[in-house]
Amino acid sequence: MAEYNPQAIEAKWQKRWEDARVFETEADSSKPKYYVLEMLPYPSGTMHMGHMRNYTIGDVVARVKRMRGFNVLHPMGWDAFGLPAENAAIQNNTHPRVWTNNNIAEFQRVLRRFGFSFDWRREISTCEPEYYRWNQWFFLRMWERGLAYRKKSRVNWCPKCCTVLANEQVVNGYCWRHEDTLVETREIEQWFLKTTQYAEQLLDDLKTLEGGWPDRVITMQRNWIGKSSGAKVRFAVADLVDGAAGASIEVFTTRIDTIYGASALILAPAHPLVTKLLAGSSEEVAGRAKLQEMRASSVKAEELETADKVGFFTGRYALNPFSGTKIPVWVGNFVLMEYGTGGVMCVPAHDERDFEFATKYRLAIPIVVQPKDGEQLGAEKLKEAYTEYGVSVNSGPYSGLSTEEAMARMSADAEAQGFGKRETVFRLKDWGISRQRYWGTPIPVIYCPNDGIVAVPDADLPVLLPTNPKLTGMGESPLAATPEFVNVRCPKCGGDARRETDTMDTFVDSSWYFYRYCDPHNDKAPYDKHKVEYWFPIDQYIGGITHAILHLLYSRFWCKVMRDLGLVTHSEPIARLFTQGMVQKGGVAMSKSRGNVVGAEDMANKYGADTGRLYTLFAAPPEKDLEWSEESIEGSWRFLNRVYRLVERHAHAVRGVKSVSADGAQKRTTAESAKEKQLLRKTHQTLRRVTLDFETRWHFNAAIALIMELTNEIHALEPLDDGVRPEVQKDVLELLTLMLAPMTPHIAAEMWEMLGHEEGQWMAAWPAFDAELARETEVEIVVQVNGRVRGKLRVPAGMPEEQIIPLAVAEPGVAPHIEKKRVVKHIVVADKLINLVVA
RNA sequence: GCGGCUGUGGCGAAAUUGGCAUACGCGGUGGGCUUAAAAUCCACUGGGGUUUUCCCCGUUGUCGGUUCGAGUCCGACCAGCCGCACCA
Repeated sequence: MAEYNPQAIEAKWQKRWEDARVFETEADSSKPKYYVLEMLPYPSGTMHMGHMRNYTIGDVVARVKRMRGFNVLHPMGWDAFGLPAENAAIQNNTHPRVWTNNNIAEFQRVLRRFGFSFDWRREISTCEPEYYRWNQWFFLRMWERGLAYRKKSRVNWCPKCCTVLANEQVVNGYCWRHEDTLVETREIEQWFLKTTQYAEQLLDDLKTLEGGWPDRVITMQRNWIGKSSGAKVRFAVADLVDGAAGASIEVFTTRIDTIYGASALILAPAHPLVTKLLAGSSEEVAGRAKLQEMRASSVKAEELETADKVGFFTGRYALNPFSGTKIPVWVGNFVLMEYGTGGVMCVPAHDERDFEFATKYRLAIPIVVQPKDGEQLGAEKLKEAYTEYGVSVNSGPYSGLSTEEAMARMSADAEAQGFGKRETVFRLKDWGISRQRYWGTPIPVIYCPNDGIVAVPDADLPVLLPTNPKLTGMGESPLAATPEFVNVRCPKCGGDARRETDTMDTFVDSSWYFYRYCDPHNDKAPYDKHKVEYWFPIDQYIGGITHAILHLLYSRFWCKVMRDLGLVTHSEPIARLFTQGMVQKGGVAMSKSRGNVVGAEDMANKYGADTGRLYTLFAAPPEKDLEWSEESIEGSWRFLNRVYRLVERHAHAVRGVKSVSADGAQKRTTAESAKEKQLLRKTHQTLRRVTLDFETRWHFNAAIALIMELTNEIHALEPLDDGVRPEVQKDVLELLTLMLAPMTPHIAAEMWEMLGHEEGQWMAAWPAFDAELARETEVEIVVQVNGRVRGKLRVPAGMPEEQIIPLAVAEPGVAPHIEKKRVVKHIVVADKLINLVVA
């Protein structure tokens, strides 16, 4: 008897699949399509079981769908541009391309060893000009439409990355790549994509994703976009002496109804008006000093959270446009320049922050909203702000109105009188994409002294990265130090000009890569529209929760831009999203720096890919974090050995026998002996539940447990030759093999062959379960008295209620609990349970 | 502070719809096979009792509610994890 030898089996079948081109697909409108995709990896470090879990889940889905008759697109590629490659290249004195391509080769080898059913012809690598030229092409289309623009702005700067970061890449004030490095702010001229233009759509369309995307991700995106509706109101500055007539301060508020309660205006320290207001005011000297102090103080996020509110009076007053009341203008550290207008009205009685500020600086706290019912607020007993809706008071002509009405009327009046307007403000900002580094897509523009910013003509794309940059990891973009790249003729006037030397954020690469898989070698366009129309949207996307905002928000934005460019007809690229849990060791995610990595290749060497795949599926449900255990994995290994031995034991006897149900034939096996009946019943019951777990519930761990149970049952019925005909043996073993095939494809293919099949297992369809064979003829009925189990009955299935009750009452365990009492009622769940209610 | 998720044996976990809680696996204990070990096979593995193909009790973070019946539904609380966080 040959032992289960995963290395030999896995190599054998991987070669067969490749030779037979089993996983290669083309658009084919005669078949239903299914696009399943795992997030593309960044080729760095070693592939560990965390990666493998992601691809295993996707591969199970791909294989099940294929067995179900779908035309399945399941591609793989590389997120190959990026800072770590550049840094590693500097460190190892090599070129980022060399470093990256070595990693890709390594990653690819490991992925192939796990037998994932990718169509490798569609492989893409984002650092290749064939790919990134289309980043440039998209950028130019956005530029033409004003969706890409350049401006000087305060940006996040990571001193370790030596580059600008997007807001999404700043985590609690720290760099997302360097958890110990505080992000600084700098004033830099850079390129932005107008994500804000799509803010409303990005928010609205989240509704269409409900059900298909995890609620968590939808909520996170909704919060990130952060819509609030309110009004902008202009306050005139009362006494600005420098003659700037009409000088005014604009604030944003969501509670215009409380404006009569404003006791100050508060500006952000960075507000441009602050210095103007201070000039010549009574508070000029003290104010300047405080402002300097405030602007210099730490931007560290956790300090900001706990920091006290501090502020100072500017010496100026503003006029409430509704009441004409004169109120002081302050500067406050808690007011954000980046949100709204950079200025707020301070309504202490009805806003917690304002209350805190006003209490500290002894500003007035006028009450202008009273609760609709219940205790009325009085000035002397106000201990905290009342932020609920209610009824306006002390609000001039608006007194007596409900909050809702007051808001509507007051914003309408403000609009009519020209000092305000209704406005919606978003937390989402435009996406800054300039990076001052080498290893990324060059931004395809040229700066000409005569013509200004000039787009590189499409015909000149791609703008290639120079091959021999001086990489220092410091200062401005390495491209700037490469004269043959920088110096260029202006496409318009032909004069001397300079190229843009920044490169694009790598999230640009991953914002549309899944479209390229549909047509990866097209050199005329990013892709053929017809192919994309066939495959899209992605039916199932699988990846980590870490990308809940960044990648998934940018991708949605990109899709909408593409739609408006007429390149796609849908508005959302991803119909269903699944976020799998992390693989951890010692309670933390695997990472090289922590040294707790379980290498995928080591795994394949020790146990084989199938055991690795099975274990990651079995140890926890896919959405939950999985704690890796070297002990538990032995169980998966033992199980595959058991199954292998089981099939081998019977292979000889069943080889020549004709297959029945596994080949999809109409005629079913029928049970003759009791043993056959029991075996087939268990098998089809298992098949029914496994099918459900695979198709809709994604309870792979539960499915495996069921298959293990079936295996145990078959084992317990040995010797099968005694009482089970070979055709029934064959049927059962085939179904067992097919159920395992999506998860452990190599051993399944091998067993399929052992069972006498010439054609590969991948030709087989997912088997249908037979309800008749699965049906129980005899059932166990639980007898409860007042909800507590007091006995059990074995009766034929489908026995009517009136026959069961006498049996139940007569049960020895039941009798003592009902005697001397009256059975008030009985609840019967057919074939399952009977509950006698006594009083 | 706001929002979300999670809480079940020694451990990972299971339980369509409210219907036998702890399936499946790991670990552990005992046994068969072996000169021995590994592998493998068998039995047991919530507590207690016992006449051991038998009986009783407890139990899904805590407290309460709905229900004939709650791990599952509702309310409050506790703990842990994640996200957002002075967003006006």
